[in-house]
Amino acid sequence: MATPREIVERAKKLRVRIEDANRRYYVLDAPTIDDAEYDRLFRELQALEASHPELASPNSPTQRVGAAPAEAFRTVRHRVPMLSINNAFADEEVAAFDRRVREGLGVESVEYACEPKFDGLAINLTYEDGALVRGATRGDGYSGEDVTANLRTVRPIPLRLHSTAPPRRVEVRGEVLMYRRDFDALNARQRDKGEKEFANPRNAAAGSLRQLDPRITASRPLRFFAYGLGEAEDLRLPETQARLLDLLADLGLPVCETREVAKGVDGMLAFYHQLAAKRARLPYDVDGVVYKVNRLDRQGELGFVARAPRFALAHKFPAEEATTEVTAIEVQVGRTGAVTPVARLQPVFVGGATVTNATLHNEDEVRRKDVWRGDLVVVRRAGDVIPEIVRVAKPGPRGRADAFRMPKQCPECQSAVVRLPDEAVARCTGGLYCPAQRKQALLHFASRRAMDIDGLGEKLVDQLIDGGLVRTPADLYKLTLDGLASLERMGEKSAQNLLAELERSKNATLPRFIYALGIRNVGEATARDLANHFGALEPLMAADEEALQGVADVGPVVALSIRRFFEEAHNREVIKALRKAGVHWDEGKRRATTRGRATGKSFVLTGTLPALTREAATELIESHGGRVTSSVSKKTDYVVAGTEAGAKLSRAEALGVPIIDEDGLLRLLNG
DNA sequence: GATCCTCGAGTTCT
DNA sequence: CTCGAGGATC
Repeated sequence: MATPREIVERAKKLRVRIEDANRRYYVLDAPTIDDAEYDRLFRELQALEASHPELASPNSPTQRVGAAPAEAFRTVRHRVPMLSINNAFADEEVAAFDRRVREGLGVESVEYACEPKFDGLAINLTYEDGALVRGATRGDGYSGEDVTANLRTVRPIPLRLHSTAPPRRVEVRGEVLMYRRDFDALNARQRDKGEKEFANPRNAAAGSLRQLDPRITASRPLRFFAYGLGEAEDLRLPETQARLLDLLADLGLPVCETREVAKGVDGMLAFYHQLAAKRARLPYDVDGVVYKVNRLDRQGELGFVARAPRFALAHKFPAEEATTEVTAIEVQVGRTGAVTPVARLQPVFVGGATVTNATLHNEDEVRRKDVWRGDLVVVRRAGDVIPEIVRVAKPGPRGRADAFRMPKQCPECQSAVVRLPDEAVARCTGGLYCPAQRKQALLHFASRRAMDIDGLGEKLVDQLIDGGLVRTPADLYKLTLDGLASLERMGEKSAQNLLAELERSKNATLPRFIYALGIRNVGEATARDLANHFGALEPLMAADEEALQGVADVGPVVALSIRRFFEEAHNREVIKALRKAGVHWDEGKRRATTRGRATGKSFVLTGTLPALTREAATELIESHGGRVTSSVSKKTDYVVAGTEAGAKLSRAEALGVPIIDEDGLLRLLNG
């Protein structure tokens, strides 16, 4: 019979051996014991802990099979924010980065640490006295979700740092991802079980980490690579990024060995092209490379712009392309009657999603790209989102019926389709007689930036219009519980929710209401200008073209659209009916043109701000007299950048537009 | 008349 | 996000 002390010792020894085996497998890539031996040790420890509950510890490797499910994830704040890195696509942008760095440091040449940019999920691991105490997702960069229980099941993540004198506290930044072969095997298992397959390794990793039941996470083959530090209390930092990665590896954290220190632009680009060539042979997905100024003291010297480090750059690979067949070229009718050709595609997996449609914009675009039905085409997701046909890879048989011809009649209402000279788009002339246009008009009316009626989606609008329950936006407010409940897929609960949303939407604002009307050429910005200028609906409706052109950014074309809209008796009736139904807003109060600190300044927002939503930030800026616009130009006074800032940030840098973060904005406005 | 800056509109998938 | 086009500016 073993003494208690011997049992404690044995458990300790087993834990060390098991974690050591993990480390050798995942970190050093040099397994020392086989699977059977590993299993034997593991089961012995499990048995020991089961018969001696006092031995249990959250940092025992046996916990890697997962604890009991949680109700929800807590939100945790990162002690040091997890920054996003500016993106570059072209070689010139890399050269510009190097130039800025050299100028910032006042040196001739700079060394950069180059690493792959993993296509996974960034996480933050907190170790205290060497023990893993917390793991969180990146979230918005300032706070994320506490997924500690799940991360404990990820075997490459050490539960204890491999060090005899671990730092008091350290935050380790890295990426959780799934190897492609593990992903394939997982999907095969999901298929066998009749469960949903994942679109790509990234989604699979994300889905696995967001399981409320850690036992499910434990069954998923997740990997981890460390690449940086957050807070580091009482840890002697090395001099360079490269040495920092060595240090992480010494601490028992897996570090990707595909890395290099390169000199200048040529060195960075060489690494980039090398990795691009190896990309398909890597076991995991990468979406580019990351360059960081190698010397940590120089990193500190360069500092940050709007929470994006000036010392790092992500150089992305070009969007992935795939080849597929055009099965048909159909047309869609939009809100303004625009008849848009759309290519229906043989579903193809590209850039992390299955693509089945791609817009061809207009007739000229179809000619320019010379796309016919039956052609094989190259497809990519522009900006990794919107599918786009790049070019024809191989023409199909191209029979006479395979050419695209703009229909002479609207497919929805048979009205004539007309293309005005000098215009790129062809339009259905059916106006609101056309059901497609009526549906789009209704969707626009209900959209978030207009009347914000949640729950009025495409399917429902189809039913309402096709069933003749609704013809104009005003009819929406006549809907009854019984009328709604008669529709498909609409229970009493959903019907009640929709009615409540409609009721709520009656409390509108003048700019939203004007925008919701869907006047041609009047978008959000113009609606706001009109509301501010006229202060109320009546004078706007009564205004002639000359008066309308007195509004900033309204010229002859927009003025004509507005006058024509309000001249239409039908439109006036709808407006009357809407007001009668109870739709209302504050009138007579032109926005007090406060001569705030931002008067005359134009701002562009990009990325996610820590505290303010986009709407709140816009409102705040406008209340101080500033303007918020959507694209960056030389005339932009400030770009306000948050995390995940995109192309607008790079453009601002290229144009030399001042970049500020949320704090900077608040300081500017409040003086 | 040319050029630049903005805005509007259409679009895809999870 | 991207294209097209309206409006302002020089």
